[in-house]
Order: sequence, then structure tokens, then C-alpha cells
Amino acid sequence: MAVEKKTPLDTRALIINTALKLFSEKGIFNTSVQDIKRTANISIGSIYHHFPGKDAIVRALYEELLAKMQDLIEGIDQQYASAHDRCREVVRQIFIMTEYDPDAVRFVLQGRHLEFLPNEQPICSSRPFELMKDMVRDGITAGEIQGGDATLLAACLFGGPLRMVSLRLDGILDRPLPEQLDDVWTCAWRAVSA
Amino acid sequence: MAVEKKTPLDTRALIINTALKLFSEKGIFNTSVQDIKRTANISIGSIYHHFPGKDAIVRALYEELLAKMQDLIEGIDQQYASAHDRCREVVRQIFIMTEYDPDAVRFVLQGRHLEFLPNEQPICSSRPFELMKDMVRDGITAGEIQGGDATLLAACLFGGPLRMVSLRLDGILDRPLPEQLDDVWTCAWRAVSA
DNA sequence: GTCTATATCATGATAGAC
DNA sequence: GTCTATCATGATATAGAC
Repeated sequence: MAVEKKTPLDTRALIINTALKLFSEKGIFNTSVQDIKRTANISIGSIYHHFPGKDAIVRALYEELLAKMQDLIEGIDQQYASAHDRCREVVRQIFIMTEYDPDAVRFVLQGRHLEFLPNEQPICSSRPFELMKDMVRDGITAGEIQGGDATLLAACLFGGPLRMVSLRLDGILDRPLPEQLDDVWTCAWRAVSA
Repeated sequence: MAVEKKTPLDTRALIINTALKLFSEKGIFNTSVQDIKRTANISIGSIYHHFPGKDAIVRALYEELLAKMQDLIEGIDQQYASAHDRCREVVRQIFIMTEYDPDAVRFVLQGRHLEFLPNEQPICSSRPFELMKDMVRDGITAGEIQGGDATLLAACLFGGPLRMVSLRLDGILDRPLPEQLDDVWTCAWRAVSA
């Protein structure tokens, strides 16, 4: 039986993952570095060796999740051609992610980090959200989506689905989101289709 | 010139209003009781005379704003007959309130209090949101809104407008929301109308 | 790189005069 | 009811051994 040896990367990831779990459960402010220490079974010193402070943990987590989300959306952009198919796939992926990694979705979409990290841009100014707006813009140009302001139309298209995500994360909805994708998407697309 | 005398009610209201302003600016956790004391120009003792603690201030604020919102929606229920008109008026009122009292809307809709007050129900389980769902339910029964799950349809109907509110509060949208009511509502209603 | 022990500080809350 | 002065707690962060 091989002896497992912890690499620095393991510890860093352990800290990040533990933090995400605790942040999601109790909130960022209610989670102390001591909590992370206890839950992860490591020492304070080790945490402060990997991160300058709690701020840095929150920031690293946010950037990591945002990058993951960006990759996902860029992949969709290449794989699908029409605005309809692209946007639908975005919603589908978010619905799936909400089920198997609710902590990550809560952290990114609920934008809890904003209260903790001052002078940070709101999530809707981030690259992934810009890409989603671009999808809508392309759809308008292509005549798939009705003419009008892209920001407004993006809000109307994704507003319903994102609201469903919030409700699901808050435990209001019993059924898994992917099961309800067709119904939600039908409504969402009707709102903006040309 | 009459001498103004501060009544207890004044002080209580002063505390609540100051708290709301600070909570909105810096977040609940980043606002200390000392901050409220300084901004309101009163003493710590006075604050703790009116409220048992910071928790109580947050709770009182939340309940007050929620009650105000409930009154508003119940008024709409009586004044309008069809689901279409009722729901549209709800959106219109929220849009207006977002402009003239953004702090209140941010506090209630963003649900910041949840992270501070543990074991508190999420905002979407609150009475006003239930009333909005009832409006949708009635609309389904009346044949104005397509058949289906009321929760899902309510999310699809109000999701877009609420997203617009978030964007406006985050400073993403330059134009006042009421100016965009017609466009937003057209999209929202198309999503769910029978 | 990881640990323990500790310094420093801000916060929520209280006591008691007026 | 309002005030000032103070306490007690728990947080972030650091120092230094191993």
C-alpha cells in the first residue's frame, strides 16, 4: 500500500475546497480561518503559508470558479452555431452544475464575495456574462432574436433560468433543474425570439 | 422658533434608516454598531437602549421593509383585476422603488440579511413573493397564462424584470428602469402568456 | 512546508452616571 | 432616554521551532 504524500498543490486545493464548502454553508463572514483550519485538519501556519490572508483565499476561489465558467462558455461558443442553441446550452450547463456543484454556483452567482472584497466588479461585468451578452447580440444580428437593447434582452432571456437556479439553491424547488430545462427554456426563448 | 424635541420614535427611526444606508453601502458585516453611532451622531448606549443588539436592528429593518412590500402588493391585488395587469403593476412599482429607494430594494431583494441572520427563511418564501405566485396561479386558472407549474411560471415571468433591477442596482444600466418598463414587460409577458 | 504559541486589534455588548 | 467608559470575546495575522 503506497504512502500518500501531500504535495503543496494538494494543500492549496484543500484550503480552497474547504473554504468553498464553508463559505457556502455559513457565508464568508461567518467562516473564520480557524474554521477552515479545523475542517481541513491543517494548521493556521500552513494556511497563511499558502495565502497572505483570508482575502486572498476568497479572491483565488472567485477567480478559479470564474475561469472555469469562462472555459465552459467559450467551449459552447465553438461547439454550437446559432444563438438559440448556444444560449440553451448555457442554461443547460448551469442547470447541471447547480445540481452537482451547488456550492460553486452559489458562490459565483449569488455574488457573496462582493460584500467581502471591496472595489471588486459585480459579477455581471465579468467575462462570462459578457460572453453571454455577446451571444444575444449575435442572435439579434442574425435575426433570431428580436431587435432591441442587447443588455435588456439578455436579462429577459437569462433572468428566468437564473431565478430558477436561485430557487433551487434556496431549497424551494424539489425537482432537479435539468428535468425542467425544456419548460424553462421554452418560456425564456419565447420572451426574446424574433 | 420652536425647539425640536426628539421623541423615542425619532431615535429608533434614525437608527433604522442610518443602518439601512450603511448596510447598503458597505454591507451588514462591514457595518459596526460604532459606524451607526458615528453616522447617526448618537451614542452607543442609545442604540442598545432601543435594540437588544445588532441582530435586532437587521431583523427590524427586514421586517419593516417586507411589510411595506406586502402592503404594496396587497393594494395592487385589490386595485387590478386581471393577472396581466396585476403582475405588470408589481413590476412597475418595483421599478419605481428601485429608483427612489435603491437601498431598500437592495436590502430586501439581494437578501443580504440571510448571511447575517441564521435560520431565517429565504426571501422567496416570504409573503410578498407568495402573493406574486398567487397572481400567476390565478392567471393560469383564468386562462391568461399558459398551463404549468406556478412556481416555474412565476420565475419565468418575474425573472427578467428582477434581473433588470439587479443590473440597475449594480450600476450596469444607465437609464432609469421605469423608462424601460414597456420593453421589459413585453418580453416578460410573452414568456408565459397563454 | 507544517506546526504551536502568541500578538494585536476591532467588535459586540454592558455598567452605571446623569 | 441618553451618555461615557469599559469589558470580554474572537478575529486576523505573525514569529519562530521543527
